[in-house]
Amino acid sequence: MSAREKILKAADELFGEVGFDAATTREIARRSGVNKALIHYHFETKEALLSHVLDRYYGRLSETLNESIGAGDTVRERIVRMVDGYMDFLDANRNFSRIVQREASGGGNLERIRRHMKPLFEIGKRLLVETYPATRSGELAAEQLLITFYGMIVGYFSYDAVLEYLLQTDPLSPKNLAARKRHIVRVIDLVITAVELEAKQAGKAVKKKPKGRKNAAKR
Amino acid sequence: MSAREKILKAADELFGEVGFDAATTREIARRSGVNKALIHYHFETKEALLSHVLDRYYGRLSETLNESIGAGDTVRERIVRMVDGYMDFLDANRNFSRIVQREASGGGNLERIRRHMKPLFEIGKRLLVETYPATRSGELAAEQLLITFYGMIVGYFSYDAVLEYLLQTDPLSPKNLAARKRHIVRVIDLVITAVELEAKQAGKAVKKKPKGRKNAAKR
Amino acid sequence: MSAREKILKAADELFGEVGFDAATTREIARRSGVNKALIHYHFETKEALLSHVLDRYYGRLSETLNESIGAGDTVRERIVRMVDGYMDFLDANRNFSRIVQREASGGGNLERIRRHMKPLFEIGKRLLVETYPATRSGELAAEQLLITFYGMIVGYFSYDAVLEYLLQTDPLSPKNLAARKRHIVRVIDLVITAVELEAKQAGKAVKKKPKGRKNAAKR
Amino acid sequence: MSAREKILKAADELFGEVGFDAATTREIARRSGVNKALIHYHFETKEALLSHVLDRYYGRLSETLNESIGAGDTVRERIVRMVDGYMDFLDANRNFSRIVQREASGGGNLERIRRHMKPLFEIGKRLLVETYPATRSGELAAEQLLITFYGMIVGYFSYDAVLEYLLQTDPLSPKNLAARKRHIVRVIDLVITAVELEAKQAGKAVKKKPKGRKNAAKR
DNA sequence: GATGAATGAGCGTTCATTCAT
DNA sequence: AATGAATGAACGCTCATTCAT
Repeated sequence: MSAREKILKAADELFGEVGFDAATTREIARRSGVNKALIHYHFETKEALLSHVLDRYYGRLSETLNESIGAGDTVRERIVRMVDGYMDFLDANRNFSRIVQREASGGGNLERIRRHMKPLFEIGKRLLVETYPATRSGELAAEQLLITFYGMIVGYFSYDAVLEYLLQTDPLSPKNLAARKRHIVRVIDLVITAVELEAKQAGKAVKKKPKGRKNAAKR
Repeated sequence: MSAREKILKAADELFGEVGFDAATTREIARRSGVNKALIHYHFETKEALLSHVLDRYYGRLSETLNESIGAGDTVRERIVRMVDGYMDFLDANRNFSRIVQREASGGGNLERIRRHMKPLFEIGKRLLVETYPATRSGELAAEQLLITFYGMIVGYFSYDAVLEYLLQTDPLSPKNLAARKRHIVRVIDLVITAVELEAKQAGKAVKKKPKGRKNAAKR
Repeated sequence: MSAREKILKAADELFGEVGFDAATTREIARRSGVNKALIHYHFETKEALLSHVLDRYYGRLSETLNESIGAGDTVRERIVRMVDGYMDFLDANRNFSRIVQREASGGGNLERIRRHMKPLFEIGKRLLVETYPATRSGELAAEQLLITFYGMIVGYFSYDAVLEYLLQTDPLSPKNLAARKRHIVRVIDLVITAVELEAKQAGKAVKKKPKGRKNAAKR
Repeated sequence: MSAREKILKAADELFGEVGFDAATTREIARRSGVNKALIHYHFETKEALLSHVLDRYYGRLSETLNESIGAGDTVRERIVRMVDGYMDFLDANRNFSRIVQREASGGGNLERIRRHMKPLFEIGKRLLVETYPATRSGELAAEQLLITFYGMIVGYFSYDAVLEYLLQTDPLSPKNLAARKRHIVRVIDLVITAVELEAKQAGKAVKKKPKGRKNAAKR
């Protein structure tokens, strides 16, 4: 492995463990076994190093998700594949969600995260809206669904340290990860069923108002 | 306002804005208009200051949620009230979710967050399990549901800066917050409907509804 | 002596010895016997420390020169007193001319030096112009004279290290300083005589052209 | 232009602009368009690079001054030619006086400057002493005169940035340079007249003019 | 002759914290 | 309760220089 790659690897790990601010170039140098100055030779600043790490992650995530969305017969299956692919990616790159988790709250890399997320968000949105008319607006609007899906998936990884304590088991063990996947797919199925039902009712709507729905919305 | 309170307020804001590590005692002193050394007089260390901020938040959140869960006729209504109360709390204390977001990934305050979350998690879990037998395990197990609910709610606040860009509108505006609430409640309704349906199907299998459970949940 | 003053003294010396860029805060701390961080507590940056040193010097020089120019019966005497006062000042503050020497060539403190020199320059100029009409323009214009006087005086101090080698004696010994003073006063006398002569000839000029002068100008 | 020459040129410029200490090999490499390591291939150290620049300057200055001093009928004319040549040289090599200005105050190149200046100083001294007996000692001693001439000439160039502000015009414009030259020559004329007058008065005292001296000065 | 990679030393600066008052 | 002064440790970063190719 080249020194450059060793630096990237060490930085990725340290950023994930303690966060960007608490990570020091000295420790990155120590872990990667290179001279401290070499970090600044390969990456202008510590910020640039983080940017590099993030760009690499998002590049690979993008590939993964685009592959997932490409395959699959039905839309539901494609969505499930995306969930699957996303979770496998976060499983294989555990620092990623932690880094994003911290940087998304503000700071110099917020803009970078925004720009990386935008196309992924748009793809998901278009897929939902074009398939399920009921997600164009309302309680199950595509935007809301995507935020919910994202929260279900990413939250599980970025809160793993807390969950370990709450659940008294390793949330990232293969068994538990599989359970989480089944849960998420189940919730997504519930939602898809609901939006499909709405579509049907909207089709009949010339005859009948979707009365039951309205009551539910009232709480 | 006492110097002590001014320090807490400034620290809370700064921790929310830039995170614990990037926050400096100098800036906290500047914002609260007190001498830097006074911070250490009132709060032993910077860590202790964060602990104080967190404890205060969790104390108030606990109260809020306990009040929410207390009122309400049906369990569904009590859940909805909790969602409502939680979101209102995060809305009124916007630094809170950001601080937790960052600290939950690790660091010295992870333990603190774990301990604060545990009772809230247990209360929610008992409520679900005692009311809906189907949440005892399986795809819609109480733990999974709580993580999902938490992700739906908290993620929305802690990713507000990113969402602002993705949605091209302020996600924390009253209008958008109300829409988010409706979405979350709707998803919860879908889930409750599902677990109730499962219970009925299970009931048919053993011929009887688990009525006693419902009484137990009321406590 | 307060820590602040000890720092200023050490900084002054070191800046004079090796120049601003080669001077390190570590060495300043070492020489003044204070903690390195204390330098930044009392003086924001290393630059600010230099500015402080310079301001103090120019403040004292200003006083000195204003006192010198105030006393004295004739203008010639007042000029001589200024030369005297200036040289005594540079003798007593040997780092001063070296620091100015280096900073005047450019860098962040050029502006500061410019602003300090301006009023001194204007005072000298006014004194000359109002006393000797011949210095209003021409070969012995006040500006040229002041630059020459400045070069005669300050150059002697800032090149002392070189002069020591060229003259094979300490140029700043009391004896040599006195000799330099006599030389400078003598040259100034020659110049004053010349401008007084020009004034007289200009008075007669209605009758006769200053022919000899013109030849001299031709070289 | 060879890489070596490009490096020398860039170093010369940078040393003149920011001084030796603030100049970095990185910037020299950038400006000359060569690899940083190549600088150390051609010039052992950064110090050696400065030495090269200085040696080149002094070599050319020596030539210039020797040419100037060679031509001319009278000694006065030869002196004037030297002033002319010196100022033209400083005008054509503006970094030179700035570099010398900074290095003459101390540091590793002081010795080099001393050695370069020594012969020039001795030549000037001999010329004066052999021509004008009055410069052998006293208020108008040759050493004093040379320091004064040097200060008048070099100070004008090395303080150009300050003078620009004091005079509110570019001191190095052809017009202003010409004016400075006329001033300097005029002052030198005053001095020569004075030393000649002293010689005459001394001659009267011993009845005879020191004629043989003049021949000796021609060499 | 030329270069990308690498390094030890050291830079100015900032940190949370302590202390004397 | 409050503060100005002080400190040891560590920060990100840059330096001139070296080395292998």
